[in-house]
Formats: sequence, C-alpha cells, structure tokens
Amino acid sequence: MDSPEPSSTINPTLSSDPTPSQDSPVFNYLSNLSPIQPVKGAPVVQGFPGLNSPHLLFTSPRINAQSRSSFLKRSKFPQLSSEAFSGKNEDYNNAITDSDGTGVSVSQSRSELSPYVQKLADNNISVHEQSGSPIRCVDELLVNVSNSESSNPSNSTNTSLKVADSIPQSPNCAGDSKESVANIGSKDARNDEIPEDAAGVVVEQAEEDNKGKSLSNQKDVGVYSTNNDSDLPSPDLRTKIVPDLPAHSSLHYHYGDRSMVQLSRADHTMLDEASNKQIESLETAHDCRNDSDKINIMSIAPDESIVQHDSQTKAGQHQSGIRRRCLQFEDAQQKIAPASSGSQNASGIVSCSIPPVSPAILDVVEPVSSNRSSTASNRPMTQLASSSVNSESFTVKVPKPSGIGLHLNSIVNGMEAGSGATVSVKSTERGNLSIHGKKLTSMMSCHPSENMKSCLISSNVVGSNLTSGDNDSKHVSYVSNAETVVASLSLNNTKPFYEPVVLKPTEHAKPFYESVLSKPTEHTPSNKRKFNSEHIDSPMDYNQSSPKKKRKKPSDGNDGDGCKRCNCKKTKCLKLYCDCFAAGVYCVDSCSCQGCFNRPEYEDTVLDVRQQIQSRNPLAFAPKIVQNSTGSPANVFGEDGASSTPSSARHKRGCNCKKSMCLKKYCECYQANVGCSNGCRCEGCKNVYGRKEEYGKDLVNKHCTTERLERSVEENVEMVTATSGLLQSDSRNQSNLTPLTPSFQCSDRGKNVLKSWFTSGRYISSPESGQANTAAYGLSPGSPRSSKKHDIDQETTDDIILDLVTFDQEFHGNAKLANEISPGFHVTGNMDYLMALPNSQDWASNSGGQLIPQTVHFQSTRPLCWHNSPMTPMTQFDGSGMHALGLLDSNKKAYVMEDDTPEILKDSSIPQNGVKVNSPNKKRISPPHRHLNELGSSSSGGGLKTGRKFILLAVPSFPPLTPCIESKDVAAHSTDNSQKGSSSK
DNA sequence: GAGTTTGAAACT
DNA sequence: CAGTTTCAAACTC
Repeated sequence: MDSPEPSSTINPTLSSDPTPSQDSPVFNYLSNLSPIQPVKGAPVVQGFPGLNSPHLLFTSPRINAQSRSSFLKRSKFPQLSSEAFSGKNEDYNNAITDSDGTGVSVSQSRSELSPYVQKLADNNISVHEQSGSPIRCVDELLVNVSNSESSNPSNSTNTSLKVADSIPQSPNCAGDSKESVANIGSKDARNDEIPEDAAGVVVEQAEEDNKGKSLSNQKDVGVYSTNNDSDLPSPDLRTKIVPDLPAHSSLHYHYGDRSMVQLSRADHTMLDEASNKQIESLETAHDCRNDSDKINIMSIAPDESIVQHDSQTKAGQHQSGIRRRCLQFEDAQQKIAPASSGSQNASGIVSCSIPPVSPAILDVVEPVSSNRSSTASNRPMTQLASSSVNSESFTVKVPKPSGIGLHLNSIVNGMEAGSGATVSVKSTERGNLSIHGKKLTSMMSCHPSENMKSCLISSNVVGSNLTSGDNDSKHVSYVSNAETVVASLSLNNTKPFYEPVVLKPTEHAKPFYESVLSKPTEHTPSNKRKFNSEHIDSPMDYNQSSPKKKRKKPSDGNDGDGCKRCNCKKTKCLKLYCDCFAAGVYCVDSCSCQGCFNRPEYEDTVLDVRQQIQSRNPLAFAPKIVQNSTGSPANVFGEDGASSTPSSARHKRGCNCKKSMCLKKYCECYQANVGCSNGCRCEGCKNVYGRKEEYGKDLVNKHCTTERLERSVEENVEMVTATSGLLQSDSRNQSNLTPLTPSFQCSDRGKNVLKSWFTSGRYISSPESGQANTAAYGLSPGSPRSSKKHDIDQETTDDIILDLVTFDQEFHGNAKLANEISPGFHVTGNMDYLMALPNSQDWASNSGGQLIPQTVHFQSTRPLCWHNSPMTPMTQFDGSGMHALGLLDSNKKAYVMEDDTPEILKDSSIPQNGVKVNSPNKKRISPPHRHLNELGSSSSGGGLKTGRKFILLAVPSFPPLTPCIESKDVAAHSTDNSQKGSSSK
C-alpha cells in the first residue's frame, strides 16, 4: 500500500546515467594520462570498460544503475509475469509477447540476438590459480537469446548464462559443472524449464552454428572477452559473448582459499521459454575442471563455496535456503547496463583475488569492451572474466561487488567469526518467478588470515538483457540473470566468515538493484505503477511464504549467510526499517515479513520506492559502514572486533545511542562491529570496538598496527605481489588498463609508479576491503582499477588523495600530504595494494552504469594493510577491507567525492568525513602525513614522488568526461592533481 | 512466544 | 532542522 505508491513516484531519473559509454572515454583519458602511469597504466586493463564507470560512491549511481538496470530487467519473457514485464519495459513486453508465444517467435527479427553461449567464466575463471591456491571454477554460460537463426530460430533469443562454479573442491567443481551441465541438458530436453539449464547447457555445436550467425549479431553485444582460454570451445565465441545476454554472464572466481563460485544465470525465465526456443549455452565445465585442480588446492570448504547454478537444482539447495541476496551487484549490473545502452544487460561478476592481478585479463576484456559502448554490460562480464583470468597470475581475486546496499554490516557480522568466509549465492530465476532475474550477488569474503588476506568477492551482475531489438522485431529480450555468487575466501581456508549465501532462485536472490537500475531508464513508470498499485494490494503471495518461516535464526536475523531476514509488519518491506530493503535485497522466504512487497515480483515498486528514498537521501542505501580513511576496519571482518582493534571502519552516520552505551546491537556501530566515531552522537559511549572519544587516537594507532600487520603479512603477500607483478606486466602491455595497473604495480613495483593509484587505491581499497559485502567493485588491480581507477582516478585521485591527506592530516597531522599521499600508498614496498574502488554499490551503478561492481580489487594482503593503515587503521583483514571498502567507498567517496556528491558527503558527514571532505583543498595544501614519513622513509620516498608525478600528469590529461562523477573526478584530477603536485611538493 | 526497550527512519 | 511518531530489531522475561 503505502510504499508501493511511491513507486509511482519513482523517477526515471535513472536514465540519466550518463556513463555508459563514457567509460571508455575515461579510459582513454586515463590512458592519456597514462604517460604518467603508463607503466601501470598499461598493465591495467582498462578497466574494463565496465570499470570505468564505477564510481563508487557517487550517489548518483543509482540512477545510472537503474537505467541500466532497466536493461537488466531482464526481460524474462516468459511468462512471466506479465506484470513484471509490463511494468518494466515496454520493450520487454514486446519481447515477451514474442517469447510467450512460443517462445520463439521473435527472434527472428533480430538475428541479432543471436544466442550465444559462452562460457566465459572458464576463461576467466580459469585463470588463476596461480599459486595454486586459488582456484576457481567458473562456468558461465551465456546464451543469447535470440538465436533464432541458429538452431532454433524460433525463439527469441535466449540467453543464459550460467556459471557454475564450484570451487573448492576440484571434484566439486568438476562435478558441479558437470551437473550443471547435465542439468541443463536435461532441462533442455525438457525445454521448459529453467533457463539456467539452458544456459547451463550449452551446446557447443549450437554455438558454432550460431557463431556464424551470431557473431554478426553479437558483435553488438558485447564483448566478452575472455581471455583465457581456451577452454571454451570457441574462443571466438567467447569473446563475443553475447552481449545481450549479458546478463547472465557471471563469473566466478575464487581464489585463494576457497573458491568462489558464481554463476550466473541468464534469465531463467527467459531461459525457460528460451529453452524451448533455443538456447545455447556454453559451458565452461572445462574451466571448472581445470579449475578444479586449482580448487583442490583450495579445497577448502568447497561446499560452501560452491554454487549451484540452478537454484532449483537441488542442490543448491542446501545452501540455498539461505542465502539470498546480494546486494551490490546492482552496481555492476548497472554499469553494465548502461553501457549496453541498448539492450543489453550484462552481468558481471567480479571476484578478486588479492594477489593476482588481472590486468591481463582486463586487457583482454577491454579491448573488446572498448569496442562497444553497448557492450557495457558485457564489459562487466568481461571484466570479471578478466579478473579471473588474471587469477592465473595468482592469487586470488577479489571481486568486489559493487555493493550497494549491502549490509555490509550484516555481512560483517556474519563474517566475524570465521576467518574466512565464503559466500555463494545463487540466484536463479525461474521461469516462474520470472520476473526478472538476475541479479547478482556479490559477496565478499575476506580473511585476514595469516598471509594474506584474500578476499574474494564476487559479484555478479546480471543483466538482463533485453534486447531490444531495435525495433520491431520483437525480440525477445530477456534477461539475464545473474547469479552470483560467491565469494570465498579464505585465508586459510578455513572457514568463511559467512556461509555462502545462496540465493534462492526465485526468491530473493536478487537485489532489486538491478531492477532499480534498470528501471529508471526505460521502464515506464506507468507500468510500474500498475505493478505497484496492483500488486501492492496483493503482495501476499510472497509474503505468505515468508512470514514466519523465517524468523531469524541467528540472532542477528542473519541467515547465516550474512543476509538478514526481516520481520516487517507494517512497512511492507519497502522502507528502510526493513533490513532487507535497506540492504538492497529482496526479502526471502525465510523472512517473516507481512505484506511484503520487497519481492522480485514487485520489482517496479521496489525500485520506485527505493528511488524515492534515495531522492530524499541519496545515501540511504549506501553502506552504513565505511572505512574511515584512516582506520581500517579491523573488525569489520570478523574478528570481533572488540578486542581486535577497532576497525577503522566507522558508521557513516554515526549512532545516536542514549541508553545502550553502544554496547548493544541497538547501536548500529556496535552492530557493525565498528567503533564509534566523531560522527556519533551517542551518549556514554562504551563501544567496545572503539569509543568515539578514542576515535582519533585509534586511528593513528591503528595505522601503526596495521602497518605492522601488513608487514608481517608482506612476506606472504609478496608472492602475490609477484604475481601481481606479472599481471601488471601484462597489463602494462595492454595499455588500456592503465588504471588498473597502478594498483598492481603498487604492490610490486609500482609503488612508485602508481602512487597515485595507490593513494586512491588505498583509499579505496581499504574501504573496499571492508566492503566486501558490498559487492562488486572491481577491485582487482587490473580491472578494478580500471574501473575503479576511473572512478578513483577521477574522483579519487584527487579526492582520494585529498581524503587521504585529510585523514592523515587529521590523524597525523604531519604534513606533507602530497608526499604522503602518494607515498603513503606505497610506501613500502610491500604493498600490494589493491585498490578497490569504491563503488558504492548503488552508486557504482550510477556512475558508470557499468558494472562497477565487477570491478575488482584486490589487494594483497599488505596492500590492504597499507591501505588500511594509511587510511584507517585497518586491521589486516582483508575481509574487513573488503567490507570496509564498500563502506569506505561510499564513505570515502563521500569524503572524497564530496565534491561530486555532496550528498554522500553529507551522509558520510561524519566529522571526519566532513573534514576530509572539505579538505580536498587541504589535501593539496597539506599533505604531509605520517605515511609519508613512514612510507616515505621506507620506500616511498621515491615512490611517492613518482606517484605524484604520475598523478599530476594524469590529472591534466583528464578532461572531465563522464558524467557527474567522472567529470568530477576528472576535473578534480586535473585540477587537483596538478595542484596537488605543485602544492604538495 | 509475548512483551519491553531501543534507536533509526519517517513524518511533521 | 528539531521534535515527534512510527517502526522493527534487539532484548528480556
């Protein structure tokens, strides 16, 4: 009732996203800048096309995202719920109609659609392993819908992706993949059913057939490039990947310890129909297999990590029950979508592994992506893939989810316990559900563990695609699904912080983000409204299922997977009171809510409401916990924090506790395992994670501590670094990615080079790490970077730097920011940083629209530390970092971003932030930091300088390209950098 | 499981 | 922007 209404209000603003194509421009700029960075830059992949967009924090993101999301929306034709369709896109409708019919119909018109399937994942995924440890399996299947031509022309296209992964166990992987495949096959046979299957299944043959055809078609789509490998039957195809489907693609990665899995799905719904029609999919089972080996290595807790593709599939089940959503993916998706402008969606997943860098991957991807703007969606995918690819290099990748709304907190909480966390998510869409599918999930896990920290994050984005054909023909669109997956990490391997999350197919799994994103642009409000209004009245359906069942088992209400369950009675889960809604995820069956509209079925409504809320408070869905620049959120991840250092992470808005003394979960800070900060208005604060009074001090201390930790870790890290170095090198080659590279390099050599990046990276990274939950960012050095870079670069570099500086200043008070900044970063030689860019999940979407989420970030352990340390005292945890990142991103961004996004800042407003934010100028002015001191002394001296230089150079080059964020960034960069450089030095 | 407490979100 | 109300989670019994 209530909430739904808002939907009407929803604004289409989303559409506004500018970014989509821009990304590339950004990259270009970057590349231009590259002179500076060339070194790094090169390596980096561009960021992925998708990446660039990632803006992290920007508030706006959502908008973009939405717009994209619209694309995403997936169209699932199917059957669907017409409503859903109707609501969403007209286009869809068209498509749908077609689809319905037979499922087939349409596609003809557009050959475009050509279905393709690919497995990207494999490629992507396969990569890594490097050190063996990391393993991942990914399977992706993409199918494009339209295929009419090829084999079955009949239908519209379908596309589906699937990814399966399993990760951990090699066997599993293999098995899983197989299973998935098998399933698919079976399904295919059936025809009906699950798209996934379809997706899952892929017929190479078909592909081939399609190839011919499809290729042409695909081209539009996207690209997917994968790098890798060969596994895929037809590389060509892969590369091509279908854009349309974008959605589906998903990747997985994992590394490190466990594995990640992911999957994706295309729209199931579509699939279903499609299945009838045609489906093609590729499978990457191979990859899995390959991976499996790797996996073995990991072998840890594979189970968890494993994801099942089909939610349906049974298996998954076990998990499934639980996990649901992910959040942030949206961002990614969004990004994708935007890019794709047209129809496609993309899904992306990101995973990051710390060590490795994926530049290479990125590179690969980039090219492709670069090719098409439209491909944006693809990009993400590609990115992901790329990231994964890198994996080879080693290490883990960490995907970052964009993370939008996540509840990092919740996640965090979940994570605490475990050293490692894994998450897996699945979503499936089902035909029934239909509505949209896709979504991704992203997860992160981090571990601090001994060595490294590996964080994995995977996010998937799914995009739905729609293809619209251009015209008339109906084509079907459909969606992509996304699935996501998992992240696993492990340090050691042991346990994940969280349990994997599985999305249930139907249920939630998806964050509405996608939808949200998508919506804006295309969806017609009217439709939505209908939806809303109508549905609203009878939301019961969903609800019913949920109510009661769930109840929160865990105290938190988290399923265990880190996802919360709500128990809303009056708000219909359309207000921030609802944890699920607030987290950007759909309610799940396990929720006990009544009259819940926070269901995929009501996607439109949800989106509308969400938009409204965001309009009021852009940061409403931003992660509440951010890492302070300074601190690293130690706790965030897990450990409890209490004892452990208070994480650098802090609640964005701070708490307002009067009676609980911040010692109970009533306190958001406490709940998130973060200390109170100056932004808190609490009375009698006794937060075990950090009192607000101590905040400033803590930061400093933390810094120190973190550094120490990092150092300890360094050794381990180095390996990673090495890898990363490799990656970098690769990346370098690829000039495109410059952005990314930096991060990597940082770790290795780069310190010098990338200072800027680092700085930014750190910035980000820390947050990211924190964010893990959030999702998708891109972190990975390579890709992430690229994407992030953009973001970061744009925004961050300047801003970030500033922020950093500010932080430092605040904390340390030393001067010489400039030096610090860059230096800071690097500092030491340790580093590996990963930077994560912050994207806010939601935000991310905005910015780029692209798959920000996907971007990945990595960090090597150290890096995190560093980052953390510099910024905040983070603990070492990677995970935390991840987590933090998310937050950070948002926050930081906020900080950083302020310029761009006042809103965020506002939110973030916390004093610190405020200061920082304000300080941008300051940055320039006063740089000194301890970092400088510290770092500088260590390695940094040179590094820093260099870094600065780079930065400066870079700055100039940038013109403001992108939309707000970018522009901002750019501008900032240019100005800031130049200034900084001068000023600092 | 019901009732109370708490603080955020929403509203005025 | 401050104060009040509403809400749902957290907590207690």
